Amino acid sequence: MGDKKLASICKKLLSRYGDLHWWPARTPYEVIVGAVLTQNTAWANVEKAIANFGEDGPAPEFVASARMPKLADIIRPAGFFNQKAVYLKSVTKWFEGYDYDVRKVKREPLEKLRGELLSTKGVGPETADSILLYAFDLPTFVIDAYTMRLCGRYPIDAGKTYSQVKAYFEGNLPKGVELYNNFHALIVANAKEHCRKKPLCAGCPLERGCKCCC
DNA sequence: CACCAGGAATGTA
DNA sequence: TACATTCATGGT
Repeated sequence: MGDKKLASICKKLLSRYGDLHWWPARTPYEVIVGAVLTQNTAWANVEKAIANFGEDGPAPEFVASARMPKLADIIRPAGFFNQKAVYLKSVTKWFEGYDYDVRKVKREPLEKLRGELLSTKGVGPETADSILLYAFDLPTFVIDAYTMRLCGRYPIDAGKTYSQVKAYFEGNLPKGVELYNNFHALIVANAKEHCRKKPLCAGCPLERGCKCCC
């Protein structure tokens, strides 16, 4: 753990936002659905799409048996609905291999599951890691656009590709589901508050080095 | 009206 | 390996 920058940033974010213990979903399967639907899509639109599944949220049995046009129509607000309908079918097929049983999934090694998810249509590295970490509580660090942006702004040269940045984070932080879960959540929370067109500096937890508002 | 949001697949060189 | 294009709704 040669570099303590990450721990420092995490600490600052933690003092501002607290322990988030994250992912806005009620069930593991809803995490899976949300992870797919949020691909390059604003979360507010994902919420609308998820609401369209009804009071109890999306169920794997429903997605597996729904007709494609019907499924696409339900998730329409999330955008890319034709693609994502296919993606939901495929990731649900993967889950079906475990009888939609979270406990059965968790019996397998993380790397094996990650490999399976990555070979699933519509599941790339970020979606795979989001599912593993937030649906199944497995210790893999999620890298997203916000994380890359944070590295660029601080700055931290964690690498250029997904796997490089992921390796940097995992190599410079103590391994653990709780930390991985919360840190990524904090990065997202901070990004939503400070980035883009919100000129704000007073409460920026990153203090100096944050080029989004400092 | 232009830009973009918690990506991934596909095609080209 | 390194980019470019496509997919699409809804908020700012």
